[in-house]
Amino acid sequence: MSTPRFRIAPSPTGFFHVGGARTALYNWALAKRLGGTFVLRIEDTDEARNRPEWNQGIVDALAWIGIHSDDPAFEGPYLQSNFATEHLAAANRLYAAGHAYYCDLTPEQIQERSKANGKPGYDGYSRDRGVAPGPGRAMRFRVPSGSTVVHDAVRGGVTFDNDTIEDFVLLRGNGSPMFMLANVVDDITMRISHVIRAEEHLPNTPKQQMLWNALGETPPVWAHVPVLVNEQRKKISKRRDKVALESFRDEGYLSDAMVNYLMTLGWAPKGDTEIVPWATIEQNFRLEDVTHSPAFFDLKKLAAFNGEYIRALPVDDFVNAIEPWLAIWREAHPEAVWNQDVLVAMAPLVQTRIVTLAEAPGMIDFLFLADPVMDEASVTKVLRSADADLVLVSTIESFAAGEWVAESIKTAFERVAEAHGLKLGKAQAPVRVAVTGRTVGPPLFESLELLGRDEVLRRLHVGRTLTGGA
RNA sequence: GCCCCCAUCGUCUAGUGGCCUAGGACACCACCCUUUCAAGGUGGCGGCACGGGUUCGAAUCCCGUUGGGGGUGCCA
Repeated sequence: MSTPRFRIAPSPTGFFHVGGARTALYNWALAKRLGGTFVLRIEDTDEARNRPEWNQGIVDALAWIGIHSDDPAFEGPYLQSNFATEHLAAANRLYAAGHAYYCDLTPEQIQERSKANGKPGYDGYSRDRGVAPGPGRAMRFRVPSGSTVVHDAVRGGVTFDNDTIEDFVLLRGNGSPMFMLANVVDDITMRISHVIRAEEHLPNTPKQQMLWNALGETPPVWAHVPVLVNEQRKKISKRRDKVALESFRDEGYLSDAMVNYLMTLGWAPKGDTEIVPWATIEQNFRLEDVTHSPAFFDLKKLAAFNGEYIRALPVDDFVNAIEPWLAIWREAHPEAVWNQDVLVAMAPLVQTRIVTLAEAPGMIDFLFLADPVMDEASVTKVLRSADADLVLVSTIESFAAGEWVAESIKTAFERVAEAHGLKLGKAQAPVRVAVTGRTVGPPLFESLELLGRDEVLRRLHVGRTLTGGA
């Protein structure tokens, strides 16, 4: 028995759909575990919608989720447009063998006939009219009578009555091949043994299986995995949902988190935890275990996975991981004075506080800016009061001398809080807002230490001007 | 309309006739911890769509109902 060959067949549309990513991962997991091959075939035959520069985007997107084109198991990318000769040859063989025929009806005429006889679709009008090939004439497949049973690895046997399947188009009037034909011919040409794809293709499968048979080939193992849906339980689509894999990458989702989450949509690892490394997934993923019903693509759960993965990162890795977003921030703030040591010191404190890497700059920007960005709501809430001013005054006094390390600063401030009859949590609010610009953020005293006594004092003075007290 | 698929907490799922008083995770709520916010800990809320069978026994098998979804292109 030869080694199994899997494939994904995306079309270049400018972005990589998360549903496609999950399908790719399913194929990849199996190809790797079974010692098989993963073929990437880009279906670029819809000339109107395809742009060649998008091909690289597909390769990059796959690489991001761990499917690298330099892996020995990876084959391709192939471009469907390069196989036009095969498509035509197969069509002609089908025609010569009597499995296909030409039809000279225009789409409008077909519609009229359909309306007239009350049945939707093409009625097989030209089946036995002996229409010769010619411009404007489409080649249609002669669907045999009987029924077609599709053996699906996740769903079992699915039976289709051939009477419900119309004689579908193989070649357009302009001679170009349709998806149904090209897809099958390419799978045959590439010796694909397993077709694992989204459930939306299930209705196409009997047609494709008939083509495999008519072409004298044994159909592959089919597997149709459930679609991904949104909150309204509709298939997620570019129009209404966030589906571009690239956008998640750019927002600071970790590849490992994304991959892990995607794999749990329609499948679950053994045991009580869903957070598992790829190696475990690769070892255990099986088509027979894939769920049969659509899965909600839950951004909240994805975020939870991402937070989980971010926290699991060694600090050094975390610092490296957020660097791209920090770089973007620095670019946008050329006036900021960057200090890598300060960042490294803060890193563990921000690591437990962000869910996407893109949030990192917003956590620590006050440490590098000449003045913190004052959040109006925070200022109004805690700074605009006489009490706040009193706390600030005492704090300035208290911070004027003494050892400048987080612990000592905290001890000093605790005395200030006590003097005002306030709990630490409440007392620190005005100080936090004056120094960081916000009511929430990383631990205060550590931040103060890093900022330095002089700068803290300066900001506290500035803060007083906002209380109305100074 | 027609064809096909599907049906366990709000969500993702475990469950393959007795181990189910249905397990975990996300979300939500409460409490603890606490320098804000997180993180972490503990606990809680919450489900086998419905109706018939089959069986000593059904979330698990069968039928029906209802409800969802997908497909119905000279798109892919």
